[in-house]
Amino acid sequence: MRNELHEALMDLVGVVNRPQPDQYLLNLAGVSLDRALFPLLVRIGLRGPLGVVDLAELAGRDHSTVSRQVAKLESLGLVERRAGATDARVREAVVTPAGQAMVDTIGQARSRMYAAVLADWTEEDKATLTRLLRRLADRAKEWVDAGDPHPPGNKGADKP
Amino acid sequence: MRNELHEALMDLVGVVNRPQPDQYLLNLAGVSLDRALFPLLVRIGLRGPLGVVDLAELAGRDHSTVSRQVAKLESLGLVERRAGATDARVREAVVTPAGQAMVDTIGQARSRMYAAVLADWTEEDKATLTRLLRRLADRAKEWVDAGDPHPPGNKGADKP
DNA sequence: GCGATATCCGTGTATAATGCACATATATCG
DNA sequence: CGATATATGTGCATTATACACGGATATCGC
Repeated sequence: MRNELHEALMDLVGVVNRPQPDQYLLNLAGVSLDRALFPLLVRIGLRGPLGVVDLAELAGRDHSTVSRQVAKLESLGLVERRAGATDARVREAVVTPAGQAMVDTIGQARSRMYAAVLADWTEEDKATLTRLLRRLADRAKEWVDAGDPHPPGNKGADKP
Repeated sequence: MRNELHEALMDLVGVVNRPQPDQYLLNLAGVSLDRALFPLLVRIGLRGPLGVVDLAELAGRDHSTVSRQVAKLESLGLVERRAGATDARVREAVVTPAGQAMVDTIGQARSRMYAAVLADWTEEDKATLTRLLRRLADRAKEWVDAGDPHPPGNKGADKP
């Protein structure tokens, strides 16, 4: 039943979206960081240099929102801005050493969290879940991107 | 590598959290509903009568926020409030026929969306993903609940 | 090379969402 | 009955978010 897949996914998203996991990781890592800035810092650290628009795309927020939040991260000394190598329009964001250290610390805390949650899983199940989840994420992203090709003047759907 | 699981999960959550899927479903279902109200209505329709606190727990929001949003849903005629059967403090929210119709319509639209995304999957892979995702969601929820025991009442276990 | 168009970014502005503190009503326990 | 806990709702301030606009740069067609 496809409904079961959806319900499981919604339950999981619901848990992941709660403030507790983030807060727990931040506490465990011993750092203090605004919860809204948290996913942006991690993504910048993980996906290398990123422009505001790309980052907004990954985070699912408006670029203006991301622009302000990246500015906050910069003022905290966690990321730096620099001109793009091939495109002077983009101001790439990269993590500073301090930011990288925080990303690493959070990553270690996260590993412990995953280890606790998946303690009684077989290696095979973990590998299978990883594979299928990766595929689902890719397919879902393709689907969303296909449904929202870049129509310059028309961004959302028309709904009379 | 556990990091791959985390990355896949974050990518998937990122896509699911975008406005496009919700908006697509609403358009496909031909209904207009505030994006913030959408998950609440669906959960009320799915999980039967729910009080504000329980609903807030499921949605991961403050109870005051949920209280206001449920009031909106009520003013739209999509849910009704009624006294709890065994506890007069709770004012359970249940979907009205109109609300149920909307939930059903959205459910059908969602089925079509999943069918499109999973078009080239084998039945076995879909079943496996459903099973593992369900298990992960349950484990993650247990973990979160354990980490946030109700301090006075002491419902869950202690999780330092 | 040059203009037209598109993209990237940041800011001004308004709106919505959210959380906290507090108040009220009900339940539960001793 | 009194004391404590829980469910709900509201006043209030803060924050997040989106939309609209302008400036800077890139790219394309000629």
